[in-house]
Amino acid sequence: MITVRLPDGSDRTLPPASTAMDLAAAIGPGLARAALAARVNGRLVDLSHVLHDGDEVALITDKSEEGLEIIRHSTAHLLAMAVQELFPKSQVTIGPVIEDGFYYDFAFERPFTPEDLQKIEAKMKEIARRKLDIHREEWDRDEAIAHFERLGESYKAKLIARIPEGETVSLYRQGEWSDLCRGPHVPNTAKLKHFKLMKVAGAYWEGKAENEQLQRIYGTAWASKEELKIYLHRLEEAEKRDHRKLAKTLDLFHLQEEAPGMVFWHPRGWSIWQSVEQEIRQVMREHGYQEIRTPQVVDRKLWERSGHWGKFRQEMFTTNTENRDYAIKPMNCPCHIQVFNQTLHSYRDLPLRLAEFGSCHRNEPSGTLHGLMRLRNFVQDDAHIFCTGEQIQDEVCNFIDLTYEVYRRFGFEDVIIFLSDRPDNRVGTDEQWDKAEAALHQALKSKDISYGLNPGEGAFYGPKIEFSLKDCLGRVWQCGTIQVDFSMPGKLGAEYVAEDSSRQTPVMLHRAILGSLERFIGILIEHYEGKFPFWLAPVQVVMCNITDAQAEYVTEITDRMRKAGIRAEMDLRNEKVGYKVRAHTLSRVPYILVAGEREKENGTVAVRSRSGEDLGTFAIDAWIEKMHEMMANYE
RNA sequence: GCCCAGGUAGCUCAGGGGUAGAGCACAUCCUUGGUAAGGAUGAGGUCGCGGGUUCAAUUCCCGCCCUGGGCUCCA
Repeated sequence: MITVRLPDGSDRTLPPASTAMDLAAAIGPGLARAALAARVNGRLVDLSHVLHDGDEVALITDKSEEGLEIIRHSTAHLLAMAVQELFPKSQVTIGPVIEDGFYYDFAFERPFTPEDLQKIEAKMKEIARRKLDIHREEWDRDEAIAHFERLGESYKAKLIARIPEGETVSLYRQGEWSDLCRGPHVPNTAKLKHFKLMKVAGAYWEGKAENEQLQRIYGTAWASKEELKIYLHRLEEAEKRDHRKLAKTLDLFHLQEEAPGMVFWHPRGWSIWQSVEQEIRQVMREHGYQEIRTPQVVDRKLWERSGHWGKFRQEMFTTNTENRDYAIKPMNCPCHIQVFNQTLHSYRDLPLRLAEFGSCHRNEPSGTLHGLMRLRNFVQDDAHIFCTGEQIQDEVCNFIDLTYEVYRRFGFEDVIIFLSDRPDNRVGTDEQWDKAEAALHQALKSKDISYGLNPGEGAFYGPKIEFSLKDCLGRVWQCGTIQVDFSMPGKLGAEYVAEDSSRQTPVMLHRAILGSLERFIGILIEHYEGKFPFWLAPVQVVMCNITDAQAEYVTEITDRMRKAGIRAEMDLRNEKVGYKVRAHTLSRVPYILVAGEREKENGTVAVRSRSGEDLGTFAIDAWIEKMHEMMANYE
């Protein structure tokens, strides 16, 4: 007999050669039905795994995250089997689990169509109903390669060829079909019930653009019908928050094909922009930055010196006049150094912080453009801090405080932070990198901030910290960044006079809080679903009359609100008040004021909130004061 | 840039080899109505752009542009 230990600390005795499935059955028939896999001594295994004396065993069901991942992984296999039954000429490659689902990449002579997807999904359901047992088989590596080559599965054979010689590899077989896989998998295809294929897309073999393109099929899979339904509903809800959709209904901005990747801002969208920009301008002022403005179009000579012409020529828009080549600036830093260089600086001037709402153009590949999130023309809340190596840490600390303060004010608490350190290709000495990386780590640690590490992902000129926010679909967008730069100040001749009157090259910190104002506004739109807080709302209040008799009164009060700095509009249309209330509620105006004869007589307004709440009647001065309070408190 | 799917009225969308339709929005008139749609009438379109096939193309074919979903990229 053998004894195994369960997660609750209890021991259970089983006959020799018992499997994880036997253990589940011994505990109870319900668990035997629910079990999908097991964790033995910390390692995930199939239910067919043979247990040994002293093993620590936990059974995995669809109630756990691991169980769900196994379901998704097995569903990916089910997808591959279905595709190969329908399209025998297709070849399998890889099929990993991703957030909320899985995908599988196939090589096939033609792309899959949406109709194929329907057929494939139906075939998957059919195979699941066959209740095929899923078996693990151990193969000799070389035999496995030969096996897949015989089957014409050259990609699989290549994958196995990467596994060191002499090792055994595992295959999972369900019915006639098998696939190379580490496992574990669910014991039977009948366990796979709640899935849906989502979309087809092209994807490169090994993720490299120079390799051939495969057909990727994305799917989602869940433990229950209910969870699948909730997921699909969540996607629908997310679609409603999509900033591109809201931009149309709320009349914020538009894009059109004559200016791909560049935004036409409408009055309401531009109002949000102004609020955001003024807020950042104020914060910059408070934190010792000086705002500047530099040219859009700059001679190629400067870009040659900065290195951009050599490295990023493809992404720069260029123009030519009178035999001179120019580039529209893709970034602001070379120009900022020009401003720095106009005076001879003392070490006493450092740190010197130059800020600009800098409009940048980058000729991004057409396929990457995406609403406000990825544009060819965008404005950065950019700044460059010229400082000494010793000042880096303090500056980074201050910047982190500043960033959090700004994000919180705009309503974001959930910030994702990564530190990227030295890449293989880099400038600067190891000593410089050691110091700079240490300064960044220290700064984050001193703020007690948890962060991830992207090893080797730093820029060639220095390490960086990146701050990201999530959009409504869970896509992560980098907003803030602070990057150390050992390279550009030297390249462009920035200098200061040190205490010992020697000439020194300053370190430059590139930094942005919002990143691109466009992208940040896109995230704001989705975050609030267009229901902006009062201080950001493009139209803060709309005042409606009930009959023509109050038109003059409404005009007068609206005028007073505007003079008091409120973004107020009025609606004197010949419509019933219910109609007007509905219209302005749908356009997300925070407060709707109604004036009938009663209000006109008393010099008051009846206030209704966007959420439909009746806030009662206010004397007009009291209401204006309340609005001022809300503005001051960023409500 | 690559793969797939789209592009019809201001918006959301239907249609389909014989020069187009709905709802909302808009305009005019009636109505002056107290918190999520009062009524009537009307105006609106080179069906993304350019070629081809055809007696005839918005519809079929080819190319291009843009948008969307992915891939790659993102200094």
